[in-house]
Amino acid sequence: MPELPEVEVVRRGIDRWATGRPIAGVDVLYPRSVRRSSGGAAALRAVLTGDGFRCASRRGKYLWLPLARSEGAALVVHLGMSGQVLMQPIDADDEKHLRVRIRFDDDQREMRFVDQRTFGGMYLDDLVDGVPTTITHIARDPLDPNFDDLATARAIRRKDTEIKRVLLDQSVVSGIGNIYADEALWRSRLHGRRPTSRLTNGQVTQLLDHARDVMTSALDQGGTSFDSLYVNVNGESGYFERSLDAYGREGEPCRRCGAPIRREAFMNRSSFRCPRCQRAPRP
DNA sequence: CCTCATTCCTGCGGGC
DNA sequence: TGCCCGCAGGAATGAG
Repeated sequence: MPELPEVEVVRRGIDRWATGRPIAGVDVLYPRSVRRSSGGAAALRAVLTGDGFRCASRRGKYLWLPLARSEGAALVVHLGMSGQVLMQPIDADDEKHLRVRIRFDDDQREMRFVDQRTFGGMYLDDLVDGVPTTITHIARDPLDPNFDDLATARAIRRKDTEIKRVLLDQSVVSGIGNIYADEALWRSRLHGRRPTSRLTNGQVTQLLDHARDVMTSALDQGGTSFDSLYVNVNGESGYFERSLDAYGREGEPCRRCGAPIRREAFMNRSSFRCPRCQRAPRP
């Protein structure tokens, strides 16, 4: 699943292959994928055609491509559960789940938005202070140079809920999904159901540090397997097979203490934790 | 204001 | 062999 590291890999790929190229046209093959764009496919096509992208930005799991000629406007891209942005040769067969195609004036690769489960999408938005209006409620992510560890830790402790819920709340700290939340909690030896209000600032800042570390490692590995020809956001990179300590390891030994990793239902999804290193809070 | 369950969507794999 | 069902989950939405 695309979380922050996967989205950042995509951002870099787009930056390298799509920035500065005049747009020849846009084909929306599946309107649902542009449902958040006002005016729909027609308006999207009208605005993008003849324009071009400036350097791509990212906050958490969102990325956006400011337009070169439409001052203050940007194309926002969210990958959802299964979205990919591919830079493909123009004569390559269409992918089964190709949703949007952006063609350029040259005959180099075109940009394709591919999304099986259609939770993702792309849409036009206005920038306010460089940030799309629809994502102003999204907090900075731990890889943002302006991310404030202490302020975020305090915001987390003010919440009246469990720690894993807050890690997944993009308005408090962004970029973390189910996988990296479990990884950060494992590294911190914290159970996801621990009440935030009973954690110390030290525990929470350390947890944020671990979230940053695990996402940085994932990004490094995603970066090495990422080869220049296309941007891939499939969570099944080498990173996922080798380096996860908790997520998806049900029944396998904890790499710290050997106890079998346990899987539990949480928030309509699965959580993975070590039953010995990450003790459940008293009820 | 705050928290939390529900909803969207489709391919895959297990069970029968 | 094939059908059904549960599961995967990011985030908008509305209920309470």
